[in-house]
Amino acid sequence: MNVSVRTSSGAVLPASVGADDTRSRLLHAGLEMLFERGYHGTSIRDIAVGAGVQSATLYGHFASKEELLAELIVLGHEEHHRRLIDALMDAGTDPRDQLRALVSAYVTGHAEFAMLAIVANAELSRLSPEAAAPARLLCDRSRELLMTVVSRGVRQGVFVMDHPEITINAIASMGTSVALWYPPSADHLDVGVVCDTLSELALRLVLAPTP
Amino acid sequence: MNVSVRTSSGAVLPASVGADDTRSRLLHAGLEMLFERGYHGTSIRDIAVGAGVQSATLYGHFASKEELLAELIVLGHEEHHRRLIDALMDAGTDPRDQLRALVSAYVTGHAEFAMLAIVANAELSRLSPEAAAPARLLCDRSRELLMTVVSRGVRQGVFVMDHPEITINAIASMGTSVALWYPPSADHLDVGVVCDTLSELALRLVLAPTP
DNA sequence: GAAACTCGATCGATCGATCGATCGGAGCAG
DNA sequence: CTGCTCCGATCGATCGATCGATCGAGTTTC
Repeated sequence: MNVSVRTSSGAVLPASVGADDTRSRLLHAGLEMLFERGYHGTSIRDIAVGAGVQSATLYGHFASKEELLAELIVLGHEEHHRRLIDALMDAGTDPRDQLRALVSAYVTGHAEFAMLAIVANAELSRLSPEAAAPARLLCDRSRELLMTVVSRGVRQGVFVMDHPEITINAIASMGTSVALWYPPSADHLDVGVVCDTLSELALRLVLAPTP
Repeated sequence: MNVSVRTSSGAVLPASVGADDTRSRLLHAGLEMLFERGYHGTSIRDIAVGAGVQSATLYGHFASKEELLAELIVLGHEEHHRRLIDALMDAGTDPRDQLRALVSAYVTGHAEFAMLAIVANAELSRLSPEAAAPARLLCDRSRELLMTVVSRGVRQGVFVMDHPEITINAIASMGTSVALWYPPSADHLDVGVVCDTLSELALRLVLAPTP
């Protein structure tokens, strides 16, 4: 499991970002600014100051302000998708265990990278269609994973749903919302407890009633 | 000389906004622009053009760009809170019926005013603390309504939960997410069906297992 | 005619982006 | 080792465009 890179600011990025070079500091500063003030509310000068460089230096690492945001968003969706895959690899063959694994991956990912998750979802619409395409693809892939697990459970008769699409949306929203409410109350709630609780709640939504 | 320029608007506001005067058109145009480009990405000139007036005219109806956004956000949270109250009034005394009523109010409100709901939630953090205070108050009140219904159900032994806060967050996120996914697929899914489905899903999260 | 409303023009500030100049370390020649 | 070149990274300065906001004059309404 990857170790996350933490800066003094609370802006946490996946380890794939790498060392504490200028590019990494620009991404961290950019994430923090984009989280606090949004895309159009953040100037490249703000980001540069946060990274301890001049604004012109940014263009030595990114073609444009939009490309920096696109890079952050793809990072977020990549990390999320990777965690879902990893979770399924260790989950065995029981649809119940697979759903628990997916929800736990949602929770841990959105708790650990709350800032990144919020920015990746909220600011995706600020990108041009071309710049947003890679992230949208990853987003669809992640959703398909959830859909696949649920459909398989239904086919095996373990899960029963009137409207699978609605139920999947409900489960996904439960998972993503962790990024919004967990961080402020992280001091009195363990991540593992949230994982177990939300996993059981998700199971209640899909499980066939026991006779 | 006023020409009624109806934008291709999916920008829907509560009836309390009133007639088709300049102020109303500014709010509608503002909502649409804020939804598409965000607060800092929307200029007062964009809003004015959308409303068919000059940018200076905006300041005859709002003290600042921020006040226009604050007005929209409060409108959204007021409408949401009012609908929750109304729903409870007609729900009787059974906690199950009350929870169904609340979830249905979430669904209908976030389906009918999807744009407003998204803007009201996403752009709230762009407001200064003073400007955001009224909306935050309404937000807390709405959450308290949900918490009150659930707590009452627990006290009566109808509901059982390990972690009420997590469960309430899950229910609320299920409801608010309707604004994100329902509109694009509105053509093949009735609002009433979504209400019934999500209400039953919410009940599964809190209902004590029947022996 | 008073009041409310809207307009065109314009303010200083800040935006994203670009430019040539400068810095510092790696590599090579002797 | 010294002296030199080279090159990517970074800097300070600056571009045209656009930002939120303001003003006085013109228009509409009653």
